[in-house]
Amino acid sequence: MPELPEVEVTRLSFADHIAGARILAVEVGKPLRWPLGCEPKSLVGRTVLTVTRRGKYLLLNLDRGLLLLHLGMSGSLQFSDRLPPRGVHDHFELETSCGRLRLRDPRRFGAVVHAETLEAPVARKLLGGLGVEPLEARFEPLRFHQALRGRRASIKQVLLAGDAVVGVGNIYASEALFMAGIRPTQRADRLSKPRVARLHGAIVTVLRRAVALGGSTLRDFSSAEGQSGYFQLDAMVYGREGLPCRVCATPIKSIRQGQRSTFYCPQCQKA
DNA sequence: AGATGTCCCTGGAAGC
DNA sequence: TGCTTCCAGGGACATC
Repeated sequence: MPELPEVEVTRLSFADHIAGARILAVEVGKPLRWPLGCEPKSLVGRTVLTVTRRGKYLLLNLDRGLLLLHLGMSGSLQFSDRLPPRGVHDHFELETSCGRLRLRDPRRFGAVVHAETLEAPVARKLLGGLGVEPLEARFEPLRFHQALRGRRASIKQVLLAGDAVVGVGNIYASEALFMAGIRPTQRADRLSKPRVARLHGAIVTVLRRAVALGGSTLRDFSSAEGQSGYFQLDAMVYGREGLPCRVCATPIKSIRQGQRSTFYCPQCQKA
């Protein structure tokens, strides 16, 4: 279940290696979430210039057009010049002059989508509504507070919606709210500026820490099945229902918000 | 326009 | 042991 840190670490694991590579062949397995949007063969001969990221999307910027990759919740990428034969869960593969890029995604929530430019309708549809990048300078407490104005939904759900800030998934949302001492059910527009500032700091800290952890295990990461979990993230609340809070020992609570599980400490996150 | 619910998919865990 | 059921998740889409 890759969130922003996992996607970023994935990007770092192969971006430099694939830059400048020529696409020699394209292989597709079962359909993913959305159609590729072009004839696979039409990608042959193009060159991968750079790999960038927007939210949880990876962008393979080609000399003509681009590929938008999303890992869904069970997707992982491998890039190597020697990969074993494709398995049943390997649904997209680029053979390039520098190695093979393979997307494995058992649950097929992921996607590979071709767009001619960032302004193409399909790219605008997927990327257009995304909020600010949390690890860039434009993510800033006051602006974050403004983005929450008029949002009557719970802060947890607004975080997940991805239009105020991108990349915070279900796990890191719970973790960041715990770090900020904010109850996940609190209405987003009821949070004071200082509390939004705390949340802002918590989001940045949680995501940066996860990227650093992932970066430190990069060697394992690129060769593994991608199932190494959240970089052995030491969760403070996520998945710890009933277990004692690591700060105050109060049992962690689990609730559901918008069909998603949320974890929090009723003592450390009072409002 | 914002909020909420539904759906896609399948491996693994839990229940019988 | 072998079946069925439930759950996890991101995000587009439909509906209110």
